[in-house]
Amino acid sequence: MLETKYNHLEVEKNKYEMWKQKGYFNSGDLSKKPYCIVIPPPNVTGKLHLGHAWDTTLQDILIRYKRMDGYDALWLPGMDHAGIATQAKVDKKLKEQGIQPREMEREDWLKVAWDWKEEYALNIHKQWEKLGLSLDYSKERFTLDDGLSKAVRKVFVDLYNEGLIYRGERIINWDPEAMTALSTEEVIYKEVEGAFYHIKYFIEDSDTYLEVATTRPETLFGDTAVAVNPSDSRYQQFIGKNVILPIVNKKIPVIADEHADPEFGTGVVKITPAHDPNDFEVGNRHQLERIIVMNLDGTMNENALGYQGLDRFECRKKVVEDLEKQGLLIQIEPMVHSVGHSERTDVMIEPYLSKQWFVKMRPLADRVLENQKNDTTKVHFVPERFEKVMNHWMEITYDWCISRQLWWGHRIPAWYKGDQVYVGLEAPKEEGWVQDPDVLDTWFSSALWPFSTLGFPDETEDLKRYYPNQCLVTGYDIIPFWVNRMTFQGLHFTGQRPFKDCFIHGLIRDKQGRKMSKSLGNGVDPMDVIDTYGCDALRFFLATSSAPGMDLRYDEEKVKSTWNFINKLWNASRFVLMNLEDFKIEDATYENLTLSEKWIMTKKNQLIKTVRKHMDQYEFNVVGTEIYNFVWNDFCDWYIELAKAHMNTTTKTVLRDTLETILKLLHPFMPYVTEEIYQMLPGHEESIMISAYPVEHKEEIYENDMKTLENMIAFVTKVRTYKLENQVPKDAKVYFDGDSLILDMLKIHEDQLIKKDELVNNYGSVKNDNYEIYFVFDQNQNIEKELELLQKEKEKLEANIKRRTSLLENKNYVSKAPQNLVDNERNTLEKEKQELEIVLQKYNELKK
RNA sequence: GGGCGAUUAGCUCAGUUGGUUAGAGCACCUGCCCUACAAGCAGGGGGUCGUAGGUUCGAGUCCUACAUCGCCCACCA
Repeated sequence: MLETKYNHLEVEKNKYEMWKQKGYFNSGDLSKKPYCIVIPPPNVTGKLHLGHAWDTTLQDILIRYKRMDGYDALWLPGMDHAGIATQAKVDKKLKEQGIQPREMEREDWLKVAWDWKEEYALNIHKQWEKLGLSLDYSKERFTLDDGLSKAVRKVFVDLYNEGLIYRGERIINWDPEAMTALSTEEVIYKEVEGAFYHIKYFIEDSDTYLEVATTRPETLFGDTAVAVNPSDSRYQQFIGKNVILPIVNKKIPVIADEHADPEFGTGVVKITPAHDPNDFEVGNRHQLERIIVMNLDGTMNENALGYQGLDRFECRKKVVEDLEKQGLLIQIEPMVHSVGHSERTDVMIEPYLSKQWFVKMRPLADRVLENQKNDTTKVHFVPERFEKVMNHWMEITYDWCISRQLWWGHRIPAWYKGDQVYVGLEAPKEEGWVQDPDVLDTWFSSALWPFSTLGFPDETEDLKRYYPNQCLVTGYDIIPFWVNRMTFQGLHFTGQRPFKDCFIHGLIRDKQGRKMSKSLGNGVDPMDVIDTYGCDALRFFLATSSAPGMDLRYDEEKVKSTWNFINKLWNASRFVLMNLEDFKIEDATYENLTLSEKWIMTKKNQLIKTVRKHMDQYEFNVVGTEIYNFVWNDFCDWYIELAKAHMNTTTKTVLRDTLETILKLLHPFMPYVTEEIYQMLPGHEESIMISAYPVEHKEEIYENDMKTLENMIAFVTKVRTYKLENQVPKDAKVYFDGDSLILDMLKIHEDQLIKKDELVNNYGSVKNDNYEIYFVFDQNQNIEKELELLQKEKEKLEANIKRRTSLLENKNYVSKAPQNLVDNERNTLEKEKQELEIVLQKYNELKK
């Protein structure tokens, strides 16, 4: 016997181990159609947050659904080495132990990092387990394992040989804290309160000067020209002359270049080719020298003369002070401008001239754009609008800087010997070759995830069977970093889209709508939620509380109300199981189905149909609402109540069937409680996890009977309202000659019933177009109130009749609207007229 | 500057291709411990769907403009 209250702690105990041991999570039944999702690999740096819980729940729902529905479902788990993030954390830990990480031998450092990885991988496994995720652990991968490393090298070498990877000196985004190059995607622009420093650059041998406005005076040591627009009449006479670079006191030319915008600032730009991407281009056009003025850690180098060794921001202050002293500073104009920050370390990015490896994006991106034009080859985004996000990125993307000055990652398969470069899968045999010390951007390996995890570059059975993946589930914030790159790499290396569908969800926010973050301290640990409300409640809440692609506010009250729903299900099950104690599955019979049984069976089959439809469209919020309403309103509020008055073997069969269907439909959302109850159901199979997903049975649909019962329900509700409003005593005598089912619904006992001729005075009645019921009670004190209520109802009906009449008099409406709609309106109008008759009649009676 | 999303009940959100009187949870009001469930049951109140136009027999839904909030991308010497 079930406890009276749902206890998630008891219910969720031990089931995961059982499922796992029985091998239910494993894929590979070749007799079935394949369905594959690869998990977005979490970083090995930390623990999973609510966003992960949401993301993985959605995937588990899909996988469990498809598995039950007869597919060979593979959900492939794995983790990401997360280059910068992990290295930063490992370094931090070492520093706390008083060890300078960069002074270690690379090999020794890597050992520490691998230990870290093992520890955190263990944590993540525990969390996956606690979330109830049906991952096929036999296929688990890690981005740095041998197979994936092989895939990475193969891809690098092939792209290099095709001319799509090259090494070059460019302005890249440098993170002085992590001391590595970054890609443009890893730079976050933030509004910063800075200033425009107006500086005098004197013309050589003259006492006139050009007023240069810059936000970055500390870079003036790298200035190799000053540019004005060729069309700018103010400065025509200075083009070709030299100016004296302040502090440095050397001559640099005044050049004419379109880059200088006459409308912006003073129209005079200092050109620092080694520290600004635009200036770099200007420098190329004018063959200017490139002078790097900073060290890799953001301090000034020897080119900054006396400022060498100062931090870049210190140097700025000092330079400004000195300019002021020398009378070269005209003004400091405060301004807000956006400045790039490192996504990881949050420090200001330094545009920096550096030799790095790049992926040539244009040809790869063009192929994606072409591919997206064809419905059978494209990635289908859900919701569709996110396709535009990817396509736009493909249109404007430029070359991807993939080398990182880190230790944690895939070492670049390039070797150098003097000026020679060798790129290959293995190191060259000869002596004297030195491998590039850098590693690849983490996303370079993530981009291969949908196929590298399945065995690529080898033509494995798994790759043939599970690629392209059916679906990828991730947040919209990851589209540029990951989805886009998987798409072009997948297309380039396999000739196919990496996944058929890409189901996008939003971000988790706190109750005030703020993004959850460590700095705000508003993060919620999913494991705490699970402890308090259970995994099932959390999962159902996450999956059903927002529309696809929308953000989700975490609201503990909603999780609580989900718990209540599960408790409701629990108690409904308790009722069913109590009544099934003497029931064996062999007894199941559908003989003499009552109206209510036909009704619930019809409702159930309609539910199956809509649930399947919305599951297939990833509309889990709709699925949730549908099941919730069916369970609570149809099954619990009506069918179970009706079953109480009429419990026979047929009823028990229907109760069992209906509960079984509910459990199965809910299983993908709440795996634990559904398994718990399922195991107690007569005729249950080995596990609900591997039982068949419900199928609609058209022969169980009884349209007319359903309508009849719904009519009764409407009548019963009307009667209940009447009784409450008119304070009809519970034991009032009743005259009714309609269906006894209605008396059951109203919980009216036989001994309350009287004959029609026993109705004398002081009785009230409720009537609709099908039924009328009479209550004998002293209603004198209520006459005023009743009259008032009748008056209200009368007004309401009259308004409706008026509206509907004029609608039906509208010839345009009658001729253009669909026929069934018009018929419906006519029928309703008729009904309303009858209702009004009844109301008027009663009103007049009472008035006497 | 370009793009996207949001604006619906006190709060948090649904609302599929336009189609009866716009829904849910929580909160609120009334009455109930009825042997599945008081974390429950039976009823009920509450919204001119951001604003202004337009298309249509019919608009929360489609079109145009605007407002407010949020996000993405680009630029910012």
